[in-house]
Amino acid sequence: MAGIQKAKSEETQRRVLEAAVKAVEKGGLEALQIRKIAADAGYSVGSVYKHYEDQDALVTAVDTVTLARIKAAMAQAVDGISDPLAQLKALARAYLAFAQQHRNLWQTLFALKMAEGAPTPDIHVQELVDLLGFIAGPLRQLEDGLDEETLAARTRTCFAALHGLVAISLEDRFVGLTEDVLDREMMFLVERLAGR
Amino acid sequence: MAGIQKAKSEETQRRVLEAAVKAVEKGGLEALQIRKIAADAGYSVGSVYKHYEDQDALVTAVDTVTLARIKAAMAQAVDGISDPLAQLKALARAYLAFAQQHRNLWQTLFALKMAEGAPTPDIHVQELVDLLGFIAGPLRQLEDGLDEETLAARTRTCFAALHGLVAISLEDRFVGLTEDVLDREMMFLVERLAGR
DNA sequence: CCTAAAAAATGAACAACGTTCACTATTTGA
DNA sequence: TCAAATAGTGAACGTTGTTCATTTTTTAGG
Repeated sequence: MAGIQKAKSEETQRRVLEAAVKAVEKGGLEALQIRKIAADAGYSVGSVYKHYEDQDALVTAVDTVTLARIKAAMAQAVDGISDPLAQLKALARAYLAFAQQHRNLWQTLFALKMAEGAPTPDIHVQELVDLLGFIAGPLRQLEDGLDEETLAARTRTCFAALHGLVAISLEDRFVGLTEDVLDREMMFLVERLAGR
Repeated sequence: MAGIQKAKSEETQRRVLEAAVKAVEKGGLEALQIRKIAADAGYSVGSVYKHYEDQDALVTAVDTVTLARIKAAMAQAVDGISDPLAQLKALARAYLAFAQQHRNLWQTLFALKMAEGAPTPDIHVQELVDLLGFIAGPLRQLEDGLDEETLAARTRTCFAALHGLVAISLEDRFVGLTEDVLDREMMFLVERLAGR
């Protein structure tokens, strides 16, 4: 046998990340404590630092998992739908549903706790580009004649508007809306943005 | 003399809050450290706890200041403007400008670090209602025939969409837009939401 | 198989943080 | 003048993230 070290290393990294994701899912960003995660994963604190430089690196890893899950949810949402407006509506509903069902993961992703000078990891940038791609597709069909640069900005605007609606909906500070009313407002937003 | 205690108490509370606001302005939420604030204000740590129950209470107090400043900026933005669409555009520009110029205060306000079960302070709720009022006014003129309940939901939707645009704009993760393009996108959003 | 180097894993120790509380200093009202 | 009430202090505690000397396990060559 000659791969035990690699196997051990990978398993440790995987189990630590698993414990971190579960911790965030259950208790939010505050629950991502090195000691607790090390214990849950079955290792000592030192082992965690062998695979993740610091706490922020672990948060980033959890965020990567979250982004992948959102991407999967988006892909599933548009699957089998051809009408562009219907695609946008499905994407909006899927985004809201993910945020509601994985509230802690979603909030941690947008918690912005990263150190000021820390650059966004390439994998995150790529995932975000992919996410925007889901929106850019139907938007290109709806608003033809738009140059690519404007389309990119418009795509970002649409995502941002939807993101804001979801973010405010998850806050307790604002008056809560019925699920029906929220869905109606979200559809209104999508239709207006789509120019319909 | 018979009011020294009250004066001292008020001055301490005021100076601690001042130090807290300045700390957040300079270094964000992470900079709101009790020891540092106590030292900056010229008191001991114990005195801080005489006026603010814990760190969260201080954050809440800072957020209250932030909300008041946003409210003032909004009021100034619509001052002298009668056209409803122009009012909405001015409000949007003012909201973005505030977030850009007081980035740390704004991000702290929406950091959502509050304890799960902690209720939103009444003063915050009132300020948020006032903020939404700025939007509800012109919206009522633009979309007449809307019942009050729908108008309230619509107002929240418009604010949320704008809020999302501003939030995404302040993130480094997303591709940055030129100030020109960003303003164009924001105006596009407002016009579409206003039904124009 | 044996053994020395490399890698994985440990957990005590450190620094920094929020928070508490016994204590001192000041102010109040009579 | 003095005792109660209030303002203010800072050492001490528990809990964090992080480091690193040490031990345990794995690898590869003779």
